Amino acid sequence: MECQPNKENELGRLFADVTSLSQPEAIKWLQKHSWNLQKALDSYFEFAGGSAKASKQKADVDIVTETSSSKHIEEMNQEGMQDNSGCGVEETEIMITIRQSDEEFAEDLTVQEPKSEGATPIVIDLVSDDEPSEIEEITILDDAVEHDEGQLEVITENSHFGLATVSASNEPDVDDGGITMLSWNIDGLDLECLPQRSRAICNTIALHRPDVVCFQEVIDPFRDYLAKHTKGYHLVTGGDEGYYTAILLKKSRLDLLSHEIIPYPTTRMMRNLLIVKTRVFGLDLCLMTSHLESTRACAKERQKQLKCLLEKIHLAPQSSAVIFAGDTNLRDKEVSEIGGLPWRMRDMWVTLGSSSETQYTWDTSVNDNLGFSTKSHFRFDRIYFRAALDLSPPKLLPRSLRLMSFESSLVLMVESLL
DNA sequence: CCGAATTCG
Repeated sequence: MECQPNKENELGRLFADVTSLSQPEAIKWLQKHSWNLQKALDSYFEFAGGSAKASKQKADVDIVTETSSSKHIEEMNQEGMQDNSGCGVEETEIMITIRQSDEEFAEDLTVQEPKSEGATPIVIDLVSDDEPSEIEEITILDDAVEHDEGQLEVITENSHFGLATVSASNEPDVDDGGITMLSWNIDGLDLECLPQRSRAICNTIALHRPDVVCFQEVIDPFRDYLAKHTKGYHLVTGGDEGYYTAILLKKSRLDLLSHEIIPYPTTRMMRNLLIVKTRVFGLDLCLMTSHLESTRACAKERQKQLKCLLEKIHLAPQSSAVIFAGDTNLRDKEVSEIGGLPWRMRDMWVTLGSSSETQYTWDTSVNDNLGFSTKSHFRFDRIYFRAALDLSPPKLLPRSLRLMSFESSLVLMVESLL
């Protein structure tokens, strides 16, 4: 349980990814802060959006860290911060069981909210070498183009997502008229360095400010941490036992109307479908996420689940556009075997050009987190879209998708138009 | 959470 081989290089790359600085600039910035990533990031973002290069004055972060003494999250919050050097994932019991690990995890994650401003805390301590997995982002704009009915092409899966680079903006909240959406399997079942990874995840959110985030493999401690550090978002979870999905909705842009959880009757992995109804730009938007049954051996069950979710998309109100984004674990063949996607349902990756650059969302040759020796890749993470049916032309349409990758992790993004 | 090998009923 160590997480710091090659630290400086990793930190440099990571810092460059998160900040958009070039590698050399990132290295310099880190050196200036004695390779303390937390301080360097804090200092960088403190002055980003104007003069990220300027000073270092406020390098004294108001962050946090773990107290091994506290017992409850609440208490810890009151106590404030401490230090969190290195990757002291202290320990281990984190490994026992998910439930038992809560307390230790909470301790590890204690973070002090920055002063007042309603701004978002950018608290980070990304020292881990195993990062989260995939992320997808969708942007929805408004500009109706494209098909007006008639062209109901049935999309049969076939290709793959591609890798793309994150164009991290230094001005997180840029509003280009669309909305962005991320899908991210955070691999919460792997507890190694989870505290650090959790910080990284929240930092990524703080940096990119997506309007919607769909998570898979969330466990209680992460949910709690997430809720604490994403104050500007509604958090809806797909369960509360074991591991589950969750959806974050930026309050300033989306109204949360309702949500429901659709069980998959025969899942053996506690999987289900989370549906959230929202209003955005005065339009109805139905968001869904799921983590379909894993492994090749469970193809049948996975196909059943896929049919279930496609049916749910199909049955969504006509007035509502629908976006499903999740970890489907699908192989293309499994989709074609059930007849491909139904009428008017689109696979974002296909719709947006089946870019080979953004081909695989799960790739053992790019992401070595799991330590697999054999190389293989799949387009596990997918985004489906169905425009509102009672509007012509459609108001919401896909704009772009990208797959981000940093360190050994992958991040995926997509966009839409409206 | 792959692929290939291994274990077990």
